[in-house]
Amino acid sequence: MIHSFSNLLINWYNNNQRDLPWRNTSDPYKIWLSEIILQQTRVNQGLPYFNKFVSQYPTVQDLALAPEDEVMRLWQGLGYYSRARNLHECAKSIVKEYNGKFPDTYNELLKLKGIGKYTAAAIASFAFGQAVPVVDGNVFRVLARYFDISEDIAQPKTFTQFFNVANELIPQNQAASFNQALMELGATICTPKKFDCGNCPLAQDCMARIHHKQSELPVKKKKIKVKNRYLYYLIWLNGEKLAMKKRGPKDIWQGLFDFDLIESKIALSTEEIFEEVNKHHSNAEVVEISEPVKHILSHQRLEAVFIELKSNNEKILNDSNLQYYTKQEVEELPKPRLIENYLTRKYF
DNA sequence: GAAACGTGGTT
DNA sequence: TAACCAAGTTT
Repeated sequence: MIHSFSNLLINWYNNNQRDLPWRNTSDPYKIWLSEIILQQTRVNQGLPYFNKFVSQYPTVQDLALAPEDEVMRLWQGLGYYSRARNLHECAKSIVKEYNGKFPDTYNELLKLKGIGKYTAAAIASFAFGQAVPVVDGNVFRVLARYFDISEDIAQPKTFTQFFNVANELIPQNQAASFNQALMELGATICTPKKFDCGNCPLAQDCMARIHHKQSELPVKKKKIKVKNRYLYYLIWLNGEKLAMKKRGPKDIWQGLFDFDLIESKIALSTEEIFEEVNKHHSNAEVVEISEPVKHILSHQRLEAVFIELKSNNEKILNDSNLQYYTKQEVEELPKPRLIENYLTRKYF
């Protein structure tokens, strides 16, 4: 039965896999790059970024030598920016401590920044043929349904259970195909909502299909709490130059550039915004206030208001947190999507 | 071990 | 349309 699971799956994969650029190589650098980009990210969203990175940095040495802001800028718009910082740090570590060659085992790969259990298994199996199972959202779903496993996949300890199940199934000599096949099935056939059991190679013995429980599996109990934040951006214009500020650690958009801002836990009226601005910058002259812009993220609902001000104010001009850039320079800065969208409409 | 981290697509 | 999900990792 287990034999049949893997054979049916791999056979299906051989005939139905999508043609993706990182599947046409055994270069661990490109495989690693694709895996980092694809963390929590759909293929269609990640594909253009993969091509940009390969084109800009053909080898891990090229990436390691790049300035961090350039790497962040290339990552701009993809989200989860710690991936970009870790990517860069990992590249430097590979060049410096591993003589430019990726380690070829699961346990060694795990030591690198930005590489966790999933990515280590992916690289070890895809690039080096090591028989370690990948466990990602797709694998959780396919296995939970096929074997009718109702453990809560939001619990970290459940990972081990699924890892062990996959480990029993993975063929020693076809680890790469097995891993990719399991994920491909989850991504294209055994999808969360509109699953396509009619075209599934594993439908025959799938417990969820037999008992009509596809919609109930996998079980995921954790609910994300959404926080509201109100951002009042102060846009200081000094002649043709624009003030930008690099965001610090321990918050959203770490290391990216946005405007000076006043943050509030509640929405402010126009009058309250004026008061708040005056409290912080008594000499400031408000030129224009934008309509609120809603920016929906997974954990936060952001409402941003853009306030243009005249900065004949010494304190502002000399504020060490703020740096003034020409519009040309601002274009080169890594910025969160929200700011990029605003600047594009307003200035570029 | 829970919470934080982005953005875009889907239902 | 609000909620869920996507080739997860870090703290």
